Amino acid sequence: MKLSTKGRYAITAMMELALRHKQGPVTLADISVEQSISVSYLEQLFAQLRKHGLVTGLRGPGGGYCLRRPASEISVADILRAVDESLEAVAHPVSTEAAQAEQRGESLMLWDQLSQQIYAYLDSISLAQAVTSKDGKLVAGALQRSAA
Amino acid sequence: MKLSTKGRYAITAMMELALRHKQGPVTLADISVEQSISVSYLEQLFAQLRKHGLVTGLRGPGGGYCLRRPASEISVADILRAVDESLEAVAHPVSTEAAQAEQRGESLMLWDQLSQQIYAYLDSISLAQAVTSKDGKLVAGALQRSAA
DNA sequence: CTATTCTTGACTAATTTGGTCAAGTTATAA
DNA sequence: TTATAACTTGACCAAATTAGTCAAGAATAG
Repeated sequence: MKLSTKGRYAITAMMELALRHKQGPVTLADISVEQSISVSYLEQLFAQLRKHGLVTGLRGPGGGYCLRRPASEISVADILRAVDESLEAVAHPVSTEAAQAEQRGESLMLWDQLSQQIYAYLDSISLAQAVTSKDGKLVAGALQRSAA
Repeated sequence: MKLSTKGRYAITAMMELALRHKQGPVTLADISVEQSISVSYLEQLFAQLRKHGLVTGLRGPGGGYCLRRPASEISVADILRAVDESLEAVAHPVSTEAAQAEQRGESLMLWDQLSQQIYAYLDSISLAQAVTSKDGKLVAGALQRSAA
């Protein structure tokens, strides 16, 4: 469990995609301007998002990125998992779940408990929800821009 | 909003305190062994936790750290705020909240929305809850150790 | 009462990790 | 074939983490 600036950037970028999906592919240059991050860094993030099947990339002029699934079917936790992936790739060849539980200090089980709670919560928030404010409207500035 | 390994260490360390508070002060050396972090780093963390009034230090033999408030009155978010404090200290002399909202790209407002949600959730989880599993018992290994 | 040991408290420096960016490469539409 | 924008790789910089030193308070042994 981890929620750093990297995760934040990924989430806000995905929010941007969710808001603009009507107007076709969104270019990284646009997001770069919007969030004042470098395109290079966005490329790194989207490489991982693409690898995890959250977005699709369209090359060439008029290209950009789109959500692969509808925004209501992508959770905030999905995005974090895609971007943070630190342990998935690393091979855990032999050790079983139980063996790991033994090895790791029991104090870490405390964290796992809590971590699971938080992740469950973040899994309950969809990208569609995140983009929508409490009273059901899109957030102010973003709405204006997407309607322009 | 930020939840990195630093925050995790602080939280698990506080959990340890919550579990052992019956046996009096907990020494940093103990926690260091338990979680395999350096004592030096723990000292840094606890310096901040103490500054924010979450723990009290008792010197001398038999000394250590205790929770200042009962575990049920300390939220997980409290701990994160204490340890992460990056912006509190930095002076925001003139700019009002509204002015900041103008300046920051509107896409960041999306994040703030979500960030508030997450923090609200973490504020709803007390240290006491975090240490207790769903069926109301203390977590396995930790319970055994605290009873030994 | 003095010495010794345990532990916080306040530093500083070294190291490792992760975040950030720059430049070059390939695919695709016009 | 030319411009656009996704891909790929490598390097740099800042923050997290470890390591270590020194002082001072507090209980205990002698």
